[in-house]
Amino acid sequence: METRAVTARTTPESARDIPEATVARLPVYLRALTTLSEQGTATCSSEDLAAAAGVNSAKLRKDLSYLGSYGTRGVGYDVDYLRYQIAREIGVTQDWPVVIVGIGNLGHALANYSGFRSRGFRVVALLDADPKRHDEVVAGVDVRPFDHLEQIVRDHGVAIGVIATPALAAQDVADRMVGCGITSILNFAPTVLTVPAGVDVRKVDLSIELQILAYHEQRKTHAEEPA
Amino acid sequence: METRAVTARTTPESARDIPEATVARLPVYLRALTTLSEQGTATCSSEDLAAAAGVNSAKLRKDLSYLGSYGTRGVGYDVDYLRYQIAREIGVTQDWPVVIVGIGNLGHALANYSGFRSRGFRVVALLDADPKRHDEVVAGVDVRPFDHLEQIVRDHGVAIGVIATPALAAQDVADRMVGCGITSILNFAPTVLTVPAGVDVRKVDLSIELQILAYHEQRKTHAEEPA
DNA sequence: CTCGGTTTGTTCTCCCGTTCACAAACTCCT
DNA sequence: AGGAGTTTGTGAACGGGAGAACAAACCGAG
Repeated sequence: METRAVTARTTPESARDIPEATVARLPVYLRALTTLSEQGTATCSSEDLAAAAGVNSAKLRKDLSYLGSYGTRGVGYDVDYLRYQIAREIGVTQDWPVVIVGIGNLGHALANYSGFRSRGFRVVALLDADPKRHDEVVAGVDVRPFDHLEQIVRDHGVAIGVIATPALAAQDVADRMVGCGITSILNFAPTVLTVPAGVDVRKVDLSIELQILAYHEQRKTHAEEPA
Repeated sequence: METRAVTARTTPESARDIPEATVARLPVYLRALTTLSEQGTATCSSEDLAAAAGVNSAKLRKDLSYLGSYGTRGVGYDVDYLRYQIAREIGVTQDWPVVIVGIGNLGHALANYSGFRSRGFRVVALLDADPKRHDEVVAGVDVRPFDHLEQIVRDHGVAIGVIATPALAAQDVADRMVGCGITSILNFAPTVLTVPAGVDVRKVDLSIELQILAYHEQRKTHAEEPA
């Protein structure tokens, strides 16, 4: 990460100062715009888009202002134009080759997930350590031995890896991924990964989400009793 | 010690005022403590536990302080004792019946996910609108028609529902869930759900996580060029 | 061309969360 | 028993994000 706060930012159209919270919402806006576009909507106000994305309209406008001035006062936003601008900013206008390691139930689901392909993410390989899986074909891609990782990453220029293995294997897989040049990892294994600086890790934990719901649920039902 | 509960939210006096960010981390601590316990560790310092959970030790101590004073100065925390306290606070010491709607690839993965059962979440029913799936048995539970939702929720006292359907069906499913008394929903469908106040919705979106990684990845490779 | 209505982009303020730093409290060793 | 060394719990500073509010900018009617 660039820690030096360079004040001479003479790049007007590429304001590289987007807060992390905004980055996390841009894909939501992108999806809402796609839905609007498919419904035939040509332009929309920040109020409309905010409603479709499930956020506050002031927050939406501030988020978009980090990208530039893509709206028209008194009118709103051109749906397709804004959609392209957000897609370009996120980077989903280019092609992102992805490898998925661990073809269990979750790996199957990920390999078949259409939401990846439609946003520029192309699954170039499915890897699994278990030889019994190596004759399977999932979502049109055949499962290959985990040892092929280095060659596949080199051949396809893979920068993003997805870990869908059991928890015990995850750190080893991450180490191998980092070792052959992968710099972004999406981790579905329920474990904390240790990676060197410069490598991004995002974690999706299915049971944690349920536990958060359980906490609030417990307080709801408990609130009625006087203890 | 006594947190000044000046801001009287909708929670009565017995419920403590745990920040949302802390609640989201408690399951992580819980898992780290379970791992430590399985490794035979009896006590640990906040530094140890923070390392295992991947957070700052000061943050960890502050988080735990919201629950109470469960550590011993100069010594650390008793692993099993702290683990129980956190589990009780989250609510995973009790049994949570759960229904899963939508038995596609993701629904299969969720039904088979061992991380649910081991934390008190019991899948009491798998529902799907497609009659062709109704003779399947997934993870020891047979798939039933979606119309059975009301009866199942009533019979088992279900409070938590999981939506793993396509985006188009998600809002209808959510409405039906809310209608029969479910007050917590975990949504895997890529759409924004509208629910009445008092119902909690948490969203897990697989492609959004990848897009966030892509954004940062794009900036990494772009940073080398002087533009 | 001008004026009223509309909507964006931005500023300002408040609040939540993170982090630092340190006193309080406990153990162990002599 | 007392002091040295550790570690927790917490007050306080700090940074970032959320939301309200408003000026600037645009369109269309007359």
